[in-house]
Amino acid sequence: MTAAVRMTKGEQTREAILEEAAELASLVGLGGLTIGTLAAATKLSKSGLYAHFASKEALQVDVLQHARESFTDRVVRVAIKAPRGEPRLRALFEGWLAWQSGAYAGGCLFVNAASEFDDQPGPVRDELVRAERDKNETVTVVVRSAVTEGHFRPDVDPEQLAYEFEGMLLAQHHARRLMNDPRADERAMRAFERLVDSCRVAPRVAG
Amino acid sequence: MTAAVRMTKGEQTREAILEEAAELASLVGLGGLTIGTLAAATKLSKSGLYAHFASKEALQVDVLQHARESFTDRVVRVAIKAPRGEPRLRALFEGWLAWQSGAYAGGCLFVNAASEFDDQPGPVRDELVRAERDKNETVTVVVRSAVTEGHFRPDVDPEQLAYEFEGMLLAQHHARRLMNDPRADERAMRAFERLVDSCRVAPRVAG
DNA sequence: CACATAAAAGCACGATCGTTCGTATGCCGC
DNA sequence: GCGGCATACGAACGATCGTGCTTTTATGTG
Repeated sequence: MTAAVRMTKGEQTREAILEEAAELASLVGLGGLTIGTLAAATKLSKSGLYAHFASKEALQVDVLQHARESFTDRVVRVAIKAPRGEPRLRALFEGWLAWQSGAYAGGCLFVNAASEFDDQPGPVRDELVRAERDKNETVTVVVRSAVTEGHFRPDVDPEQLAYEFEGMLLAQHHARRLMNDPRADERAMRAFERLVDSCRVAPRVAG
Repeated sequence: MTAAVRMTKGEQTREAILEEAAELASLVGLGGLTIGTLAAATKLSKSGLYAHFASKEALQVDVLQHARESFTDRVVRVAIKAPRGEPRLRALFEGWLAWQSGAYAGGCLFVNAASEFDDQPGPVRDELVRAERDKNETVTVVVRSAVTEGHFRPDVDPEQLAYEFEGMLLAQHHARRLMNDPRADERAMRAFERLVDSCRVAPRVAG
């Protein structure tokens, strides 16, 4: 709902291009994205499409930013409505899982792009790192609030938890997309429950 | 040490090509691999190199098989020397971490290829699925033996554990390669210890 | 050493890549 | 409705893509 009500024609098509580009990139990767196929998918001429961007690299960065806004709108802004602490962390996890499965046909754009560009320095990689750092920061903050709310033990390491949180998301993406595991979501939820359980106050015998 | 002692010249160069191709593919992805750059890297002509393979797709499959053998030699065959059960699982995890960090300059080839080809049906994807299923099977078997050895509780779900095992490896790869997190390995080990700990016999108060 | 065969190179092909430029078409305020 | 400007198109560029040929160069055996 952050979309401007009034949009010039160019902005409209630009937005449509980015949406289609994100969809396509989720399938063939950000690097596998080509102007030609994207032009065909949007029913534009190569040059007509290209005029909206400074270069292919700039297009790739714009696609990432577009997807990032979409993620913030559809996952973070929704999860934040849940009560602080553990419920919010759970909402974030579930929303995230749903987004990875449903937002784009080819799975999470960031997961795909991450392994593609982790060895290719440049603005694309930089934007990717920025986005990931931002997402990681969000998780860390929510975990921290779960500690201050008294849901989690005070000795819980928020950054370590955010790390494992990311791992569970990656595992679900992997199991679902490559292995076609129908129980990927169920497995992810069980992993999440186990993780949360081990963070709750006094769940174990004192050492 | 499974390498044949006697190798014809063609087999030697073929092997050298595959080794270089794996290295290159870990950097730019299996899809980003091109005959031209690979020929330059191996100091061969495009056609001279190409003669060793039926097609680019066949080359990609061969690269995956080559990397898979390397993985089996350097990780599985080493871990299997550790005592059955938990020690072997630990050896597998540590060896796997080391392999992901050190085997190829661009990180684990399979991780990179997985997200690239999970939406592109064909022999490459098939080989990838085969390799992943094989690795997953290995972990499952080791976990199961940890149960029968009495290290883990009998109600531990080996497949669920293998799933989370994979997640921790993916998280380490992500943290190390994209985020340049110097504590990636430490984090991975902590996650592993927590996971193993939650599987040991009677670690918790009875419900 | 000569000869058969294996291995690598040279060259060329059609296609597609990212990118540029000049031109035509659409939209919108006057 | 006309003029001006934003938007899209067509054609073309040099480069590189994967992939075939034919020819040259190494290799190893008798």
